Amino acid sequence: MDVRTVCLGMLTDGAASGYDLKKNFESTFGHFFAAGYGSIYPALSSLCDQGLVTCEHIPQDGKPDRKVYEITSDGMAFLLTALENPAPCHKVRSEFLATMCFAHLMPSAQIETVLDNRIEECAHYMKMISDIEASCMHDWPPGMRFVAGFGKAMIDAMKIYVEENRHLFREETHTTTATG
Amino acid sequence: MDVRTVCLGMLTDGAASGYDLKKNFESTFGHFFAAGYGSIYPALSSLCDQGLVTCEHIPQDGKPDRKVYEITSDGMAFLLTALENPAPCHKVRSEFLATMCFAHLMPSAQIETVLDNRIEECAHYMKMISDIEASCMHDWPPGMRFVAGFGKAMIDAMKIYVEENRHLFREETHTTTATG
DNA sequence: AGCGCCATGTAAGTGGTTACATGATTGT
DNA sequence: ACAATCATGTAACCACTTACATGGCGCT
Repeated sequence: MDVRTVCLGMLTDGAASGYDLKKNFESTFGHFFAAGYGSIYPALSSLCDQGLVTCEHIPQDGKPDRKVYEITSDGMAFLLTALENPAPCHKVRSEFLATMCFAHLMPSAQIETVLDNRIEECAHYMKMISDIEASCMHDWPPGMRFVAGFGKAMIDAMKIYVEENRHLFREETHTTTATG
Repeated sequence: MDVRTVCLGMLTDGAASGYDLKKNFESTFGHFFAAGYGSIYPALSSLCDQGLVTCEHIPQDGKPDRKVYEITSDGMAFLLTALENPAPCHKVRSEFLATMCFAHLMPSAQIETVLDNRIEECAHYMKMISDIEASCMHDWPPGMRFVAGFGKAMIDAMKIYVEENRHLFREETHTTTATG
């Protein structure tokens, strides 16, 4: 599933412009599926070329035409097929964990900073999801509620793990070396 | 931080071939930093060109020369600089969550399958990390232990969340609609 | 006077994936 | 016999990122 398919999915919730979808990507989808204008606009053009969406040009003064996209029945069929993947992936790419693997090469102040910043980012995402949840929860389908809760659960687990295990990087003194 | 830097980091643990590093990527680093031969071999060549690693050609019969790479002091300096990033990212790209966002468009049997497969993959990763942990824990620096524990904590949180919230996709009957 | 929001897009670059190409040895 | 392990690499491709290009409106 690529940005195109996710855009298509978002359009099932109603017609929208690329700009609108970007806000969606920043808020609701931000923590698990990032996308910038550089992928959204070309995605919408390509969907339009293939007849999976239609595009209405709404003139505005002083601004470029607002282009409002709407999903077609072909688009809906395409989306439904894409959703048939029985084992969609969930990938993590973590420079944070890669860095921590080599923590023994770093000064401890540096390690502490990295850990502090990670906790801070957890707080940031947590607030983000809670805000969105508070404002949209009522009109969300169960899937969206599941996804928001998922995000919160994972961020919470991350924060707690980091807080409870950062001590591993301090006293390397008198560990009983225990293997198990 | 890219594959090159991670390869360089792995070489601080001792000289190794591209093939050796791949096994490392599959096991220990697999759940948060994937890489295939197509990125590892070019990465090692480029590191060699820049003098960040040296390469020893060890002839073998019936097989291509085994090329064993070793980190240089320049390489070490480069790595240390790369590790100075105070806020290394931790990115998630989840087709799973994207799919769940549109669950209301899917037949419920399909949703169940996706959820079952996710739980299965959790079990797979959990086993993988536990196995590696069991065999290497003793000679691991604290960072590696932190990372393995992190992986387990996250996978556990994921599995529990999915199990405890999949009911959201069943009875849509008589929810009291409560917002908060 | 300056920032942020609205609103669109392109072009070049990056970084990684997938498929291909080769081939002996060892285990079942 | 057949599969897996060992062992290397390239070339084409893909998807996304970053930087650039444009510009009025409304708020402070």
